[in-house]
Amino acid sequence: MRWKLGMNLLEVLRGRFYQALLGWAPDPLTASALVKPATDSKFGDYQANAAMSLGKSMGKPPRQVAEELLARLQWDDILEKPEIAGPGFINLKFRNDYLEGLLSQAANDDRIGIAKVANPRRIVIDFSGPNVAKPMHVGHLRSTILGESLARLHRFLGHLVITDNHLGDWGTQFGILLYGYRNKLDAENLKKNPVAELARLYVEVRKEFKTGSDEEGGDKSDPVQDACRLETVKLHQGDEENLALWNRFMPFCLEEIDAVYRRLDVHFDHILGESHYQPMLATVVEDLLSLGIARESQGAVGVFITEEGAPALIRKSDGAFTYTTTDLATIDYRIREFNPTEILYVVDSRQHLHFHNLFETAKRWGRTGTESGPRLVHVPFGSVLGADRKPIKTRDGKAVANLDQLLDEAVRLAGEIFDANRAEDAELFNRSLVAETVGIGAVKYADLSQNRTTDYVFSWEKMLAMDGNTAAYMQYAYARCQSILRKAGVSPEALDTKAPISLATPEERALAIQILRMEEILLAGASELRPNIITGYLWDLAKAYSGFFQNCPVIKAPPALLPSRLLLCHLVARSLKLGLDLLGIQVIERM
RNA sequence: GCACCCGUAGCUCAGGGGAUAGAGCACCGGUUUCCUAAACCGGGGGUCGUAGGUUCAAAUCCUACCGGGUGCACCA
Repeated sequence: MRWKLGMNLLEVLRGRFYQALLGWAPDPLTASALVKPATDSKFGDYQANAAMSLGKSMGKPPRQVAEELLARLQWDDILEKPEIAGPGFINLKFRNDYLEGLLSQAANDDRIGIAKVANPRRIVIDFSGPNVAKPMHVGHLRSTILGESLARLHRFLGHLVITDNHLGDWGTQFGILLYGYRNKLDAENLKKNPVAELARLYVEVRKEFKTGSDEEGGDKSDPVQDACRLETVKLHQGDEENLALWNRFMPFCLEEIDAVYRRLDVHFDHILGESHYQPMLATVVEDLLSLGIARESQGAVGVFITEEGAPALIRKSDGAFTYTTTDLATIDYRIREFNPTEILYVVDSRQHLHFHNLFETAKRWGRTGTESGPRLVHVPFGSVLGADRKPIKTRDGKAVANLDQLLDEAVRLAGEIFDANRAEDAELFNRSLVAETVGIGAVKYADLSQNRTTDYVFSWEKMLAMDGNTAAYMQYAYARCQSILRKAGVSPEALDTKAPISLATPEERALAIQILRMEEILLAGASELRPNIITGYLWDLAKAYSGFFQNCPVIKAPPALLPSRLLLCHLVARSLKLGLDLLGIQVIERM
């Protein structure tokens, strides 16, 4: 083979420019990093922007720098003749035979030509973290979906990923359950359907709270809330009966959240909730006190991140520990147990300050910031808003956005769309499978296609649309690829992957570039921790496929082009499927 | 009061040093003897919150201000 393995077009070009710059220009690495995707396809595939800045540092006109640089660049085996444009842009366009060779390699590679990273890291990802005994709602959705996607992405790239669900299984919400058990229990129902009965108890008790929004904090003169708090305190103090109830209820609580995870196709390596760290908390506080990192103040113990600001409390004046204490113990435990290079916390951006304080304390504690300690990263995300631009959350004490109901609604709507569009030939399709896959996919994709850091407005209409950057559009593009292969009478196994690929039209060429960009995109998505980079890519890929679909007949292609076009369809299908899989979204063969 | 995030087309949002700033929706106009019309093509529409600064080059980086959101000891 003429070209070495290496499908990453961007890296190939940067490598070539690095060689050309070496020994000639200052800082070849920085300058070669100025090779970027073309801002407009009319300029070519990629562009090198180094000449402008080098012109300054080398004291020559940028266009002259560009010409001298091109004279040093080895290009003719992979590129058409590069062109200098404007103030000194170097426009780069790959040779078709080079792209065709790479596509052939991809077609015969079970990773579509995408390499594993050279230096795998050990990455703990902490996400989802719902409170047990309390119905999951949309607030948990983003963390769960984002975390799962980041885990899949890093794993695919070859990193060792350890996912850990830091359950809230020791907090006030359990006190609510204990109070409910003592005052509102339907014993018969508990026998028959414990999961549902516990869920019911939580909702029943919550109704009697005076405060509307959150169960914690707020009104101190609320008798029911006080009683629940008391149950929690008893549990924490080791009350035998409450502890026994905790042990008895936990499996049912876990079963309830597990049902949601099964439906969302979300998986964890570990589920180590707050309760797991209880035995370690006293030691953490003593340790920090004796090291002078924490000190007593107003009866509590806190770490003063700044002298003026509020401290991060690690023990309250009543002796109870806080979530900062638990999180510190968790960091310590994860370092000992998993020895990670980094720990990612996929948590609401509103907790930014908490993580800032937590990471700073861990650093003072000597757990990070040294050569061996892990990098601690808060991966923040914005809130999910309703049509009124206010966060969707419990209102009037009622959960308006229960997660399971939300998924049901998505599936129901996807089914309606199916019925509207498949009235005539519905029997050819598996309606319930299509509705479930499209509905769940829509919810996930809507979340992931948004830039993580911004709030986003939840909209059924937008997420289930067939036009635009949605899951359904990608799933549909996939189904159409598969449909063509079926109609051509070739099963994926029978496909001749060795057949030469030829890029006969501009549409095929544009599609080829998109297929071959995937590794570059996945690496960018991983390094920025942003799945929306992947959804943006899938949208570009699907649009390129659409252009191909319009202009390049496959089944009725000239015989010389048929095998090549079938392979392109197959490559697109595999790329879409892989991309969606890394987002935690499934495909269907017919929709 | 302090801190963090955000302000880009009518709406929802991409883009976060490089060429005339993009997409979807909405609006206007077109396309089907053709592999799923759940499709495609074209058009109008933007002082990128404001003002300075850095740079060969700023929506992008820095500073100030304006507007919005969020968080700031005993909830997690």
